[in-house]
Formats: sequence, structure tokens, C-alpha cells
Amino acid sequence: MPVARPEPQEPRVIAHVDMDCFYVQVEQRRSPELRGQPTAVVQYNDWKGGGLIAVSYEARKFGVKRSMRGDDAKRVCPGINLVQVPVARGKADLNLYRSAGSEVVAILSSKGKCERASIDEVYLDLTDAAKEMLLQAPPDSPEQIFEEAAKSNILGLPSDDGDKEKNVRAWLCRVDADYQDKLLACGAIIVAQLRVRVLEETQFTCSAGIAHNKMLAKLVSGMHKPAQQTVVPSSSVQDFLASLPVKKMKQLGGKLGSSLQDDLGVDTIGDLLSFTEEKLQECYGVNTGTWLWKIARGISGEEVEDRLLPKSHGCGKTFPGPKALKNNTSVKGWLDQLCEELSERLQSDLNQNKRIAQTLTLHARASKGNERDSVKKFPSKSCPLRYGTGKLQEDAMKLFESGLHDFLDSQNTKWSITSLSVIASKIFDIPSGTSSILKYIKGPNSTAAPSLSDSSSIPEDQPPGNNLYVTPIHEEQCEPSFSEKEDGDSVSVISAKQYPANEGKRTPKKLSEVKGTSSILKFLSRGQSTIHEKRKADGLICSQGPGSSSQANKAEEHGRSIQAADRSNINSGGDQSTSNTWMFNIEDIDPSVVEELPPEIQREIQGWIRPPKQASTSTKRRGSTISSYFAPKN
DNA sequence: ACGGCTCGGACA
DNA sequence: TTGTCCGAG
Repeated sequence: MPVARPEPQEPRVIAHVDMDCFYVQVEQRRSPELRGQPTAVVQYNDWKGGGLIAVSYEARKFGVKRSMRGDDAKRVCPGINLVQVPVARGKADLNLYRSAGSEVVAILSSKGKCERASIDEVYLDLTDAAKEMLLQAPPDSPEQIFEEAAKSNILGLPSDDGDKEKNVRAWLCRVDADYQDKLLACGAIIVAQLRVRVLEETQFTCSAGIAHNKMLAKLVSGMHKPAQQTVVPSSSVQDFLASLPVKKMKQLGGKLGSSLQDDLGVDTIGDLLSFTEEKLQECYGVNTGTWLWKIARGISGEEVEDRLLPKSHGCGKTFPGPKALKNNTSVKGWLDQLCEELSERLQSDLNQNKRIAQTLTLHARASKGNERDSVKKFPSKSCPLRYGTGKLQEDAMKLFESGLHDFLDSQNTKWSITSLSVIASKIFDIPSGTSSILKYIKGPNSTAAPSLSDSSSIPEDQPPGNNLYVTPIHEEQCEPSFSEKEDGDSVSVISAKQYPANEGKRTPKKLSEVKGTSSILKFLSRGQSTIHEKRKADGLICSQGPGSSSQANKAEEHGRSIQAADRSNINSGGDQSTSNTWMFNIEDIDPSVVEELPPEIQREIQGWIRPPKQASTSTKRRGSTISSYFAPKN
């Protein structure tokens, strides 16, 4: 349900940029002969010509729609070019479009806060840039207005005049405009420049909306498409919303919007104005009620998040009708495929963005053998995410089995799976500051290991080392603490560390000295002194597979475990089968090896395992517990 | 045989 | 926190 956010005091300049039929444009760049032609991108050509996921404007003129089948599109538009989405591992592979989207984000993020809203959309907060322009170089004469900006559509500006562009030019540099409108005008100019840059540097066109908040910017970004932008001055907001059908508003395209129409007789946003905030709250709860009341008045306080990358990675596939999966073997086969792709994407996120995902989730749709409409849903399941294709596959299968067990409820019926997906989420940056640690990687007779923070990507010619990252599963308090080099394995360890609860800031603590590096590795590998041995012991160390323990136990271990990503194949890009991620459960580590560590490191380790804030004292553990082992001696 | 494949957010 | 549901494109 939508929630209202506090409205910032100062007027903001917000833009929503939306790529025009993006997948089609990506394909047109690859195959220029498709430019200007009716074209659509389809996935899976085998059944009824595949499903359309993007349609060029030339094809839209024929009535071709997203969600049509390829065959239907051919019927209404015989000349249409249908381009297939690349297929890898038996499923659609959208990576081509993802990376094209990144190209665009890289440009659009240059003028202010930028939020990647989807593969082909971003929000920009251009407030500062617009203010800056107003101070430094405000638009002053109509002739001087940048050509693309002059093509803007200004909501509420009379356009029956004939010479629209002249009016726009005049509006953009109006001297008598109020401060807010001047800011918007500057925003429009900046966005026009950005859009031109996007076109020049990527060959992609886009459309945009410029307004004082995200909601309004989003509403109008698609109003004039393709390759145009639209501005919403405050003075035009009420009229604009008054006649806007509720279903057009973001968040009201579904059941909530239908309920407004059916239950309250509200057809336009303007109709909402006749309801008090209290009445709306009665109908839809406090949060949604307030939200509705505000959007009716054009108020939306939602901030533009500073985020250029997705928050999760998911891979899924459906198995409709006869394709449904009916036994463990076929499920395993497909999960393996999905996990291969997921692993690849995780590896490249780690490589390019220095990020690590912490949670693996499995979703499925299922029906029970004979039952028509199975009421029961297949439960989603998650577990700590371990890097490496093999680990992901193993864990995903266990999650599936766990979900299936719950789904079947100990009945012995046949089942069939109609969709599967695996999702990696809770993605964290590997904390910067590693470079200050890297000197410890540099052994007496070797060169420094690749720097994480200094180089945007790891050079191809780096010898494949075993770079080990350790991060805490719980919360975001994480800081690199030490690294080591041993036996030719380059090992970088990032340890969990607690930070003051209320402080957003991290307070890095550097270790002045790192000794006994072999002990560190032993500590981490529970007595195995090399990474190779560690690999063999891995199964023991990560005793906690998904779905194999009680809920309580699982939660406990999830909260306290430490996870490591082995990046051994990042550089070589080779053999995935030897790529591993290691999870270290504190409870499984032999305390005796800790005693060999220098006191500094012992103290550091204490920091890792300090119990979570409201840790239950009643939790039972096996053998000697770490917390008792590490309890303050005094 | 459902549009498929992704994503994000709110809620209990 | 996990799992569910909704909504977007």
C-alpha cells in the first residue's frame, strides 16, 4: 500500500526519464536496418510467435501492443520485424538490455542525485543543478534557449497560438516568473541537455517529465512520446489532476484504483478532492488514506534515492501447461540453469560494483496433481546466500525441497511446478577503505594485490588469486580489518564490526599490525591451513544448509554467521565450478585456533560476534559457546 | 496454455 | 526477520 512521505520545505526540481520502447532501441542499435521500421522484441518464438515485450512507435500505429503474441502482431501489421530476446540456458537473457540501461544511467547520473527506477527509467533530483544555473547563467533571451529545451511541452501553456516553440522559449526565460517556475525552467534545460547527450553517446532516445515531485514527473514523462519532454508548472497541477483518470496514477493501476472507482465512485483524481482525509483513512487505512488525500492535491514528498544499481538480482522461468515440471529431476535441472545465470550476474556485480548479496530466495508456483484451482500457494523460502554456482544450485534445491514439503503438507499427492525463480537480495557494498588494508596483502616478496577501491574494475590480466571477503550477515556494520597473503593465495578479509547503534557514519578502525596471518586463515578455515584444504572442509564449516534445521535455529545462525565470497575466478573469468563462497558460522569455529591470534585480532573477532541487540539468552548452543568463550575475562 | 521476466515496496 | 501481496513496465 502506498504511504505518504513528509514533504520537503524547499521546492525541488525532479525529473523522470523514460527510454522510448527501450528493448526495440537496443535491437535497432545492433541492427540499424531496423531503424524507422515497425519492430517489436519478442521472447520465445515457439508458441504463437512469442510474447511481445517492446513495440516500436511505427508498429504501434498499426495497433500492435505489448503483451500481444507475435502471431497477432503479424496479423495486424504484416510488415513487422520481430526480434527475439537472446536465449541462454533455455531462458530469456536480458543482460544485453541491462547493460544498455547502465550506459544511460552513467550519463543521467552526472547532474545530480539519480535513482535507477527500472531497467529503462530513472528519477533525477536536479534541485541543486537548477539553483546553480539560476545563479550562474539563467536563461535570459528566447533566441538563446537551447534548441532541444525549446521543444519542451509546458503543461498549461496555451498552444493554440500556432507557434508553440516561440511560446516555450518565452516561458523558459520569462523574467516575471516566480522562483519555482524559474527553477523548473532550468530543470527543463538541464534535462534537454542530458537527453541530447544520451542520444549522442548511446544512440537512444528518451522522454522525460520535469516537475516539483516524483509523482508529477512520472505522470507526464510519458505524455508526449517519443523523444520529448514535458514540464509541470505548479500553476497547472490542479487542472491537470482534476481530469486525470485514477487508473493513470502510479499505484492506482490495480485493485486500489478499482476500489476507488467501484466503491467510492471516484473516476478522476479530481473526484478525490471531495473526500476528507479522515474518510479516506476510514476506507483505506491511515497511511493509504493520507497518501490519497495528498496526491489529489499534487503533494508527494517521496525523495529521489541515490542509487544507480538494482537492489536485487532475480532469474525466473515459467513452465506453462504441458511444460509444467513434475519431478525433482526436472526441477533440479532448471534450478541449475537459473542458478548458473544468477551466479554469473552476482559475480559480475561483485567484480564491477564491489557488491555482495546476502540472501537467496526461491519462489515457485505449483499446483497439486488433481486439484483444479489449488488454493494453496507454494511458499517462498530463503537462506543465507553462498557464492559459487554449485553452492547456489545446492541451496536453491534445498529451498525447493523445503518449500515443497510445506506445500504438500505431508500429503502424498502428485504435484507440478509452473514457475521457478531464484532471487539474490540484501546486496551490500564491500566497504571502501580496503586499500589501506592492502599493504598487508603485500607479502615480503610479492606485489600488492589489486586494489578494490582504486580501480573501477579488476584488470583482466590479474592472476587468479583467491580473494576472500568476509562480511557479517546481520546489519550493515562492516569494515575491512585485515588481509593476508599466504601460500600464494591472496586473501583479503573484511570482518564484521559493530558500530554505534545510532550512528549512520562508519568509524573505521585500522589494525596497526597484522601478524600471525596463517592463524587467521586457520581460524577461518577451522584448522585447514590452505584454501585448498578449506574447500574440502567447506561442507563441514557451513553446516547450515537451507531448509535443514528448525526455524529458530536457522534464524539464529543466519543472524550470527559470517559469509565469505571467493573471487578466485573473477579475473580469469574461467572455471565456474571451482568458484566458491564460504560461510563461516561462528559456532562452528574451533575456539582453540583463536588463541593463536595476536590480541589485536582476537579483539577484532570479539567485535564480530557480539550478540545482536536483542539477542535471546535462551538460545541453546552445542558444546562450548563462542559467546562464553569470548565473554570478557574480567 | 497464464503474458514472461524482472524489480521495488508495504505489511504482518 | 521472513514470507506474502501488490504494483510497475
